[in-house]
Amino acid sequence: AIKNETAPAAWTYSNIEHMKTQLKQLGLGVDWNREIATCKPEYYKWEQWLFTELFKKGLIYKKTATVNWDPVDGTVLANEQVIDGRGWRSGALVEKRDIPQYFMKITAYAEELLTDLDKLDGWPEQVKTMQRNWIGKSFGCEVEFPILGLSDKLQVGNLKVYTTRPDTLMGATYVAVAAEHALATLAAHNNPQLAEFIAECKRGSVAEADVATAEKKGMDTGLFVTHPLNGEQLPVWVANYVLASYGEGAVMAVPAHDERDFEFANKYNLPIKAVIKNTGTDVLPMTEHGVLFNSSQFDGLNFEESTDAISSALSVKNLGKKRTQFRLRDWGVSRQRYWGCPIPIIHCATCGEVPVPAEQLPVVLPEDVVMDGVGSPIKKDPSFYETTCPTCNGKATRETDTLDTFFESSWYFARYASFDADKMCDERANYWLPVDQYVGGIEHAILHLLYARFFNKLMRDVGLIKNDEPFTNLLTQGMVLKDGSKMSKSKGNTVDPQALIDTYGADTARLFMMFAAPPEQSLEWADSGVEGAHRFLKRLWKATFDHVELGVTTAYTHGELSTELKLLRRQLHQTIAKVADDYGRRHSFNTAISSVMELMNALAKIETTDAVSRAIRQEVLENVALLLSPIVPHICQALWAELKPNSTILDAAWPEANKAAMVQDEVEYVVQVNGKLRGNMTVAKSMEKSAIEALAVTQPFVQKHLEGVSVKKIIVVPNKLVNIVAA
RNA sequence: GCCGGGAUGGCGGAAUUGGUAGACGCACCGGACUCAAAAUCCGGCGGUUGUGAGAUCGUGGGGGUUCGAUUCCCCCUCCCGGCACCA
Repeated sequence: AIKNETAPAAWTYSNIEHMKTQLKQLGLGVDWNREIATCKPEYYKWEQWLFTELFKKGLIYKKTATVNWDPVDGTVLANEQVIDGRGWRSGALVEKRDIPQYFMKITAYAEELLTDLDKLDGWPEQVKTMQRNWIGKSFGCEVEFPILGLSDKLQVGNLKVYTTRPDTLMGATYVAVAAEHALATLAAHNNPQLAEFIAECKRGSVAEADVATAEKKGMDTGLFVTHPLNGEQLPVWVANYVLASYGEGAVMAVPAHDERDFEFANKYNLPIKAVIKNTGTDVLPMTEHGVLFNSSQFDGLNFEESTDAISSALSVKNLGKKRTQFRLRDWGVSRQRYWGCPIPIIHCATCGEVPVPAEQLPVVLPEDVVMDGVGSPIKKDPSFYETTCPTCNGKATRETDTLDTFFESSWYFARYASFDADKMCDERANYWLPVDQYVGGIEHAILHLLYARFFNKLMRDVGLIKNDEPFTNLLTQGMVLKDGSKMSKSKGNTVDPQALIDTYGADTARLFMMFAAPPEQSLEWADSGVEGAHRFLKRLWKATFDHVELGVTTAYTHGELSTELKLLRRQLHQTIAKVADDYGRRHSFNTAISSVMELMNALAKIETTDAVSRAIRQEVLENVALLLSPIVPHICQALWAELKPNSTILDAAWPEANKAAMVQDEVEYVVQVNGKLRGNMTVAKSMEKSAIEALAVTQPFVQKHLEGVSVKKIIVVPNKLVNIVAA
């Protein structure tokens, strides 16, 4: 909006109009009565209502979290907008700020989000795997290390870590904490050098990819902890590879059996103690499971046994226990940007955080604003944020943060189902939901699809809908790439289909796109090939009109057929069967189209115009129009009206393959010698396996390759292939 | 780094359950039609070799299982998506 010198609302509405025009020009069948815009108060009113309900239930809470602050633009930046530590527009060095923000307790649903994946038979396995890994349920132990030498007055308690490898506990040689950890803060109190190191860590990126690939750095805190089982004193380090947001923000380091600890220990000359061996390699770091040694009373135990024994030993000392842990974190939904749904909270000096009462919703975002590029307009607008407390009627201020846009996209499908309801959604949602077929880019495999599943469960639990999961079947489209990377609004490398529609018409544009690649595969966008799609439609058009010009006829039903016509009719019905399977089961539109092209190529070779030939031609053309109608509807309707005057293709039934027409009395066998193709033979369908073997061996092209060798074995794959093994 | 995918002719892709690699289309080459061009129609089109029939190699690289591997297993390379504030 800043770049285009317009208000975000005007910009958004004009984009919606542009996109709608294109969708209409492509001839898509959309019920525009149900159109919604998530930036309109009629829509976001309901998610504000849900927010207040969840807030009251304790499923939304506030805590401080770190954001990227651009001191020049006076705004918070998304991770994507920080490039090499600098703001993408201003180029200013980005600072970190800890500010209070609202979080959704998605972790309260972690177990259900995980187990319900098993119900989603209509989802691709890869998406379910990604979600399982993201939720990341792991089984391990929490282990406590008493801290040495700190005054009891500080009351920091023990240093707690979480580990999935309790079997390696006896090999722990140091512990490491994240820069954000309380113990790091404490140790830095009288240690300026450490304080500077911690500050440096905090300046770094918060993105996990950056943390994981950064050079490992650390600093000794000078503090020691006691190993809970062997009583050894272990040094406490601050390390940049420890994630503050996972587990306890602290790890026990076992360099002998962990890659990252190993690298770190080598760099800082920390001791490395091997305690696990298996039958494979003993080169360190050895990260596989094995049998314990160097572990006193636990020697000789395997992974499961040692996990039980060590967790028991910890329990006895009250210094640890078994625990399951999720990688999933709560979802931070506060955004400090203007363009979004206002968070419906009022801050009152007396009553604290008060959710806006339902009768006062929606909290409307003013659309008539000037974007000066510095900060959010509503944060500077007293007419927006000055209000009275709904509880005590005293002076109060509105929350000026807005919601993450994922909030909007997490439930729109439920609103489509009851688009004009005077609540978030009504009984009609239960009629329509779950969505039969959801289609979306693979880039949404985790975040959007997990949030939508989460929202579905939240809406179920406030009594709005009944289903447990929002989407029965999921088709994940591959990315459309341009110049090697994802085509997207934020990259600004999108291609407008308008030029194709203008030059060739909607049907050619549709056929070309559907023919280019299967939908689940990523595709580098290129226009080459659009000519071919256009040519095919012209050929189809001409074939139909050439046929109709000779007079109206009816499709073949019975009567004697020449071999040529019989073969064509068999191909027709095989094509009908294949297209139905490609559309319905495989979502493989490109192969459906190519099989119709093959059929049309075969039809073009038939030149006879007697009554039976014309009846077969009529049958082929009618069916081709029907099969292609979902992809090129306009042309197919026009052709249908020629083939069957006074009728419309929308009233016609979807074709069914005729089994009798597909019967074959002869089959072609591929004949191989030692797996190498040597020729083909045509065999009566009824021929016995032994006769097929005998016939194959006598073929001249087989005999040639059997000179000087003898047949060891013959493999017959029914209706396909014979392989003669000879040596 | 971790998680999930992918790699097949000059190009997009096909081969659905381990069974003819390259369907269909693009581009290109040759021919027909034309004064000429466009359009259209016909034919060719993975590499090497051979006059030819054919032979042989070939699905990112290396190994393995199998009568038979683009397909299954192990190792590796490169590319794409995601990594919690792009959505």
